[in-house]
Amino acid sequence: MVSFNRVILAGNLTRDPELRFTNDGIPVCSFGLAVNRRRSKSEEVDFFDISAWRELGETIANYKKKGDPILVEGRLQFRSWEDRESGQKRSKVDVVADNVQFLGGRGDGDGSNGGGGGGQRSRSGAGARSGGGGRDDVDLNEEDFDDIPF
Amino acid sequence: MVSFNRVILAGNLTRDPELRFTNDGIPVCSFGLAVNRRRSKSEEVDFFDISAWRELGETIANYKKKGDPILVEGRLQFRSWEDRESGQKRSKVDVVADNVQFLGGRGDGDGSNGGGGGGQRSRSGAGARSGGGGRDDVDLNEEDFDDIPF
Amino acid sequence: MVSFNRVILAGNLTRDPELRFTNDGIPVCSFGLAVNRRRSKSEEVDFFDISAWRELGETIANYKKKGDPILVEGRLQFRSWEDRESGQKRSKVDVVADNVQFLGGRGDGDGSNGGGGGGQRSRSGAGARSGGGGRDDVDLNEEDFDDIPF
Amino acid sequence: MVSFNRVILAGNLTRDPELRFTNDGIPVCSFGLAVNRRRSKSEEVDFFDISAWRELGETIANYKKKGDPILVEGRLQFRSWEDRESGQKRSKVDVVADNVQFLGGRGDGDGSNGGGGGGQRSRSGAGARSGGGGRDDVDLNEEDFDDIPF
DNA sequence: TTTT
DNA sequence: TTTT
Repeated sequence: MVSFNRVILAGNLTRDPELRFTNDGIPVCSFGLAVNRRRSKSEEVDFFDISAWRELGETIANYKKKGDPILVEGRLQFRSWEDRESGQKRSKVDVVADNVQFLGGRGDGDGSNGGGGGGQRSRSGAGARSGGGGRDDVDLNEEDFDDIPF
Repeated sequence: MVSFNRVILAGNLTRDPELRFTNDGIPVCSFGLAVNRRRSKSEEVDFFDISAWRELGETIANYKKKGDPILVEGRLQFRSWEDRESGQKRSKVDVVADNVQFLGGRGDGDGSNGGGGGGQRSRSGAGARSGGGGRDDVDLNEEDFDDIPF
Repeated sequence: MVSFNRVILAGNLTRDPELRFTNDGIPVCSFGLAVNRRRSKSEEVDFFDISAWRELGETIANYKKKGDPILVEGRLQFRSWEDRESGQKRSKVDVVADNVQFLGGRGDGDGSNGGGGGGQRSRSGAGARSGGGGRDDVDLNEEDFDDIPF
Repeated sequence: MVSFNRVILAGNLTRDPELRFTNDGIPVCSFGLAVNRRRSKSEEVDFFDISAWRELGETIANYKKKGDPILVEGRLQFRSWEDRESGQKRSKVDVVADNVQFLGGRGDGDGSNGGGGGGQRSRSGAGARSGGGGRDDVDLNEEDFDDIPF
């Protein structure tokens, strides 16, 4: 069975990142990303929902805010559910980040991202480094947490 | 303004590709793509809607059918509208292909993809090669055709 | 500091994969990949050297052979050294795989890849799942093994 | 025949871009790109040679200089030749850009990239737009110009 | 629900 | 050193 799923986006946060935790205490960060189209005529922006887990999510929540430019590498995720009110089937495509690059931004020197400027965190990196007894080395997939509020 | 938007997916067609034409006669092909997750526990497949324009779309419509494996390179597209019945705002994320690779498939030799097997078409390639007077050298963007039925 | 490095290639193995081990027993698999150009006029093929570590490398070595089609996701790696004979500076760009998709191939049913056909292994996945006491959970980077023979 | 070839890199120019022209007057821009490794221990930077053709190349040559951050999307290219002195076979892997994003940089306000900051040019875009009689609508591939000095 |  |  052939399967491959890779997305790379760069744009600006449409809102401050929001950090939540699953029942098991796994951090998950959500934010919106606006990606401007080049050479577009009518609609000019694409809006996406991004989520980032664990250390990667925490780093984004700690350092990024509405308007900041960011590069996101991840995979497309499809989810479907039944609408409570109408009973209709609904679905949604969003992005699960597994690597992120903080882009330089406007050099507004507000201190929160001071000194070096950029920064980068990769989810797999986070996992790879956990040799201790933290929650990171539990063998979990995002799919275990479909009950989280999104 | 930083902006980047690139998606690469490989999976199988969930339905036969459908070829339609805009009012101006531009061909646009639509199909569904199922991408299996690796190492998933609960949900196991992601489903996406793909569209491909002009020559690229025609080639897919001519050679591919439900179940066929394909590699799609393109960009994520966001669209929003107001639901007629409920008046609610709705939105959707799908993929506009600009390059496609026909994957070898199951070697079932049904003739529709016989002889060579593979094949590949790129939308930009199609555009670049058009030196004649066909509709391909009109300077149009997909955005001009938001009125098409999808 | 902005940095991003992502490569995705699909083509055919130019030779049987070769599996070696570092002094510390880390497996590393090397193979050549031929990627045909589309719409080319003169030169028609690009040739690349790929390496894959640990479980991912072992899987490739176990299941793939010269001629097999494969999809490789990884990063570009630059290496430089001084040529022993001429004393000149030399360098090389190759690819370190961190995810691989076995493509269906020619359905020649030779048994070595029988039954299911495809298959997929990701290095990060391999690392993430290792909760035991194997060598996989040592915190190592490929950079530690620059002394390996390549 | 399965074939796919996509590279996405972000880093900084290692030298001012150099603009040359083929005998037929096609502009080609060359520059070096330094991409820092994350989490590396020994070697810390990967260096690549990039080339960009036509309008895309001209834009880079006009707006970018040594040190500037840039995002490059393109394809890997393999070239081989015989070394004149030693008679040995040599080869090289570099990147042909077909899309570029100017990253914000350090906001050093030197005027050459003033006002807006960013900018983006795509080679396929350039080709697609050429409806006139310029050299852009000649049907040429980079492969025609292997004689250029690189 | 939308960023520069 | 080169694959289909």
